[in-house]
Amino acid sequence: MVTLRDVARAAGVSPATASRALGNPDVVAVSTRERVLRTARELGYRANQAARALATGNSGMIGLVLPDIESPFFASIAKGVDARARELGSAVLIADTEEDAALEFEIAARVQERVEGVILCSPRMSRAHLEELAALGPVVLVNREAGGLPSVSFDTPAGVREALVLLHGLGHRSVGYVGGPRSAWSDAERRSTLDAVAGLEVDGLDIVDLGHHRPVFSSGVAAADAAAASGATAVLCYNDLVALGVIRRLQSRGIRVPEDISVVGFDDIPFATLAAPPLTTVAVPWAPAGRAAVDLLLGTGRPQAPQHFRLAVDLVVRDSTGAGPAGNAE
Amino acid sequence: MVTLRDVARAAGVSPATASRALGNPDVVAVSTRERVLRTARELGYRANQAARALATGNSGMIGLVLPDIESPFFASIAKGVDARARELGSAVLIADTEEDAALEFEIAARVQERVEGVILCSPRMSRAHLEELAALGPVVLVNREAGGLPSVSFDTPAGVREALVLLHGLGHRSVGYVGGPRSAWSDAERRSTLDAVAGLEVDGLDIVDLGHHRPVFSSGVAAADAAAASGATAVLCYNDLVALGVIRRLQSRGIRVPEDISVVGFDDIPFATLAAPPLTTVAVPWAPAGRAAVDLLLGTGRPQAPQHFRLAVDLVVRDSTGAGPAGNAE
DNA sequence: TTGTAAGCGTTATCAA
DNA sequence: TTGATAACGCTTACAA
Repeated sequence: MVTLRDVARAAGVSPATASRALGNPDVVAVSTRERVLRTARELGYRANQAARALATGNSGMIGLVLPDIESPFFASIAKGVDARARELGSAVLIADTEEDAALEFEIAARVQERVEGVILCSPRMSRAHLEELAALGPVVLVNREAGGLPSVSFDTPAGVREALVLLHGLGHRSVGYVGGPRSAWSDAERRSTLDAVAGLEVDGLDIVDLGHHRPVFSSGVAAADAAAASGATAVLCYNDLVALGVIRRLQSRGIRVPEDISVVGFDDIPFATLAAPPLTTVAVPWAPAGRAAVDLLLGTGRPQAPQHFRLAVDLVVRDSTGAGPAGNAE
Repeated sequence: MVTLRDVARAAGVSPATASRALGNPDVVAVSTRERVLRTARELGYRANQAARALATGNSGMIGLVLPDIESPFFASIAKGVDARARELGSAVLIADTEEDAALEFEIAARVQERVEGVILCSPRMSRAHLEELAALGPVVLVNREAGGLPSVSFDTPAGVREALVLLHGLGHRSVGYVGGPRSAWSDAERRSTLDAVAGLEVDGLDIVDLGHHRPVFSSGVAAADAAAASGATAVLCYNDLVALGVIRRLQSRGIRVPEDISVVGFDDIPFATLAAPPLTTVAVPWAPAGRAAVDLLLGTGRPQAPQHFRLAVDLVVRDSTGAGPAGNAE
């Protein structure tokens, strides 16, 4: 392995100068700098990042901890994080917790040992663990808020509201909610918005609680029966995967979407538009959230930059929603 | 920050002993070990990984370079890599090249500086670059073979053969192939298998080349028209995304799948089963490939363990394939 | 502008 | 079984 000493020796300068030529180009005489750079290239020198990290005290890496890299939205967050990190010259250490709330803290703590800070996506861990983790090093939350920790979240209340207004406008008076996991912070947030909107902003809208479900396609399949039995003419789902499952089951029972029941999802995953019918859903800016999280973590702004981003969501109306019983269409 | 020295001092031992107690427990007196472990816990000691890496010469990290983390199959590979790496005590540094062949080498080289070795998924870079990278450190290829580099690939010829036999058996005599990118190694491999099988193993089967396409849904949409115009009664697609796009476009033109045209995909992404109709496709074991790649990289076997894995694929017959003109059904 | 030298926090060698 | 002590490769005062 060729070290900085080797380069320095070959270029006839001290290691210090060689180091400067490489990392602080303008504090070195032009001729020296070029000589060093050239010999470095000739020798195929590659800086030892461990040594650099030890000397400078920073690793040039950030951590990304997420429940499941195979989920489209986490993949999108990862995409955003990766892109922004590269722009800022950082590397990304990734860790998949396999949806395991217990493992999550351990894994994140281990990651924290190697990086400048950690981005936690939809963390399920307790608030206490979150704070313990924050004590180990910088932490940014995505899709969750907790205490004063920096976070990137989404204005899902606005999305829920928009969806409800859409459905109400279409003539629906009874809307089912297929909820997410009990442990999901965003599920709780959605529920309270649902109640608030139904109670205050929209007349005569009834919300039917269709329970908690794992956020996967098959849960939707199961929830569809409850939805059909509930008498609701529209269903709002915790996420697109569930919504797609609901549609699938409804259709296989001969219930038409949207003619008989309207379905609204959440997330706008890539396949939402490919479904039959294309899914009406609340689009969430996952990749931008990933970018924002990196900015928060690396404090790209001025010292007192904002510690929270709340990103706007966007209701995308496609074909899984149609007129309800009180509507005039059809 | 609490260092090993602090722990050692507090426990009344030398740093050397403290280090041993933590990393080499059975070479230290039981009483000492426990004392050290306890004080380490009390002080909240966390080993500095950069220092450890510098001293031992290994970082405990592996690199994972892939074209697009949002693609379901790369996400699955990542899942497998992550899981296996954790089992083996390694961390995973991830880098998304954004499908950019030019960037790919640069990114991989940068990653290589920080890790024990790099796993390259479906690399598009030249053979020369591949070798240059291998000179920088251990490399394992996934879904590509090149020279003597360790690799994990798939027996796609068998999959292509199976698909063709299925279609032929169903009565199809003219099968279109919607190809992948010109730069994709696996596309070339598929084409040659197609020709070989059509020429030698199956009677009277005509392969229609439907061109090269980017491996995305919208390419399928575009390719569908070519497929319909070609007179082929069945279409084999480079991957599921494309196949789904083909189906979508066919359907929107009033061409029924599989009644009018059968469609076969490749990969078996999660949504293949959710499509309407569910997609017949060649299932590829992405996650196991990720695990295998880690094993290859970390040389988990004996010194002369195999350097290549070729994983079996599996034709999954669903509802996007049906009887062709020479069949007796319908 | 350049060089000397002192760390950075661990591990590992060699004696004791 | 333990303790000095020397690396590991780089950065960064501090001097020159």
